Amino acid sequence: MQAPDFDLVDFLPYLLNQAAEQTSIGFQASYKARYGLLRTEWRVIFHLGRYGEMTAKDICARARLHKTKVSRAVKALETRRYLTRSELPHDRRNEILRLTRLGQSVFAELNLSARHFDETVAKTFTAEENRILRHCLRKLAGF
Amino acid sequence: MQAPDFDLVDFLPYLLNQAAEQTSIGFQASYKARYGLLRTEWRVIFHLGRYGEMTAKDICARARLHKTKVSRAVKALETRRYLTRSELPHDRRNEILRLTRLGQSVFAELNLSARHFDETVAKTFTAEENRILRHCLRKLAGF
DNA sequence: TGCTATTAGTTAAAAATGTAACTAACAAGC
DNA sequence: GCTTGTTAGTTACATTTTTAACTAATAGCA
Repeated sequence: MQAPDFDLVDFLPYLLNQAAEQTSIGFQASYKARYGLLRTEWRVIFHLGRYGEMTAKDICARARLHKTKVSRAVKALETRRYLTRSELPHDRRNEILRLTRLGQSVFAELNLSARHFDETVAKTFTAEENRILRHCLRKLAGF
Repeated sequence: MQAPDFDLVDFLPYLLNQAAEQTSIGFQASYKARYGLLRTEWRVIFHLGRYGEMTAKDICARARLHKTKVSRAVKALETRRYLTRSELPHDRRNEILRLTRLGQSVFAELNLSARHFDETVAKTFTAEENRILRHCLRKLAGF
């Protein structure tokens, strides 16, 4: 018999992955069903809504997304009129992205439901657990 | 200005996702480069190696993978002769999967490096942090 | 100026994933 | 027996992701 006494449930990458997937299932369903948004699109909206206008490059760096993914998300969001692009006059390679009024309202709703979702999850843990959990996750995520 | 004072870094699904991704990057690279394995294939090997022979259905349930993903992973692993299938005589719909000698040796190596990886990560946290982190993650993952 | 290197972003082809329809084997009721 | 329903697994097609090649703009420097 193999006797490795190392259970998959104890393997941190696996555990993190399962926890991440299970946790986001409910929330993901909400923005997917409600707005037909992809995860990357959701993230772009969130970055622009929360942190203000920035370039695609900035979003790549902050959200750790590949530029092709962001490029496609931006295109889709522009088509839906959730954001606009405008060139920087002194460097026409850069495009400043900003949410439209419509995009902002979508963000506001998403933000609210994210907050609500987070609070609901947090309630299932003690204050101490919440503190340590988030501390560890930030460290693992490199934040 | 939008003033939602809800930082993305505080949003648990986002944080979990980033932590999961960052954490698995190094490990993932090792089995991908070394064996050319996909994540699902890795998981199938791990389940069979750690928990013994079972059907594809069992793997779906345990690893929370969709049956098409498992079906393709099994096919790929069979082609590489990491596992074999054998029909159950009384119900020919079921196929018992088991690792070959070769598959077992791959598992043994992966298991070892997973263990090593996990220990390295664990060392960056205190005993208490490790305990609580894993406790919370298990709860979130539904284990 | 003219040459090369770098940077922001897009596009195209290949690989992986998700969704749905499908086959084959079995089960239950009649 | 025969029908209907369910189950394990596969296949086909559409969507998404990844990887790599590409365009256009700028920077550095001889």
